[in-house]
Amino acid sequence: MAMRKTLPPLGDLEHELLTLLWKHGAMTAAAVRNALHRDLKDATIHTVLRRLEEKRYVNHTVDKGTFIYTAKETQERAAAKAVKGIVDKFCGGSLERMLLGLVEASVIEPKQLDALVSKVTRSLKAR
Amino acid sequence: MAMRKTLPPLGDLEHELLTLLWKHGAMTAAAVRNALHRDLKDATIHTVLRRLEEKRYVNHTVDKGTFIYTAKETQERAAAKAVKGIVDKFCGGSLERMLLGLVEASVIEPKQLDALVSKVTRSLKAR
DNA sequence: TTCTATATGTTATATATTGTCACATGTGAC
DNA sequence: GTCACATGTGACAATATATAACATATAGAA
Repeated sequence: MAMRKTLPPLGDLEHELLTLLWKHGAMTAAAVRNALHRDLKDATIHTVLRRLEEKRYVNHTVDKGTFIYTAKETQERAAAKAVKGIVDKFCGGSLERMLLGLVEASVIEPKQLDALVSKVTRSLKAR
Repeated sequence: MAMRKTLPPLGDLEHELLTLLWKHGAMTAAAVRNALHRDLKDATIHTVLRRLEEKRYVNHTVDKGTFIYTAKETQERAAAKAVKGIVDKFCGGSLERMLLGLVEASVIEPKQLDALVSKVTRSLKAR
């Protein structure tokens, strides 16, 4: 089964609301509005949530006429898909080249990378 | 010394021209036009190259009044910066979570990831 | 059932980005 | 100076995004 095609990019506000959903789990539109510092109109919240749903980042269920929104994927998986998009676009699909780039661009030290991967594989084995 | 802020996103045409520069190395605008299958006007090429320069993906030098464009960074480093942007945005800056996501989303198998990193660190040691 | 508070749907506006180019301007070689 | 070619600028349409006014649906109260 092939992986779904790359998720569309997000605007800043879209990303902000999605992050809230990741942090709090399922939320109503009202809860989203309250969780924001900024004072946005309900209509704005709804439009953005609807777009997030169109872009397939978010699902909703209905409870007594009120929508409850949920992020469809974990933040990590969404990140992974975004990274995959970059790797395909910039590195001809080669993860190796991307990792090399991470070290070359000093995003991470080789030693740290090594340690990180050990940790990741260990935590995966412990499933 | 802090890393420069994230590079701005690229449109499709912008990405196409930049990829040419990565593939061929330094090129004039005319060379870029010739390397394209599509038939774009000179003005289009120039506008896009200028925007790539504004976005700091590209540099130019002048030779007898003719601009010679060069990608400022390797493809791998540009990819790394883009990935870093994603990690900051989606994973709170944690590369670990991103790697975990790559495995969870089946972008790569744990075993492969391990092998990849060995390879990368080895090829880095051989500098 | 009717009313009302609240929720969602639709449509609109302003702004930014991108692809595209016509046209103006600069300049090296002769 | 003129020709051939290179670059600079401004414009336009298409799309994406943030934002919200206005319209409609509906769960419960009365």
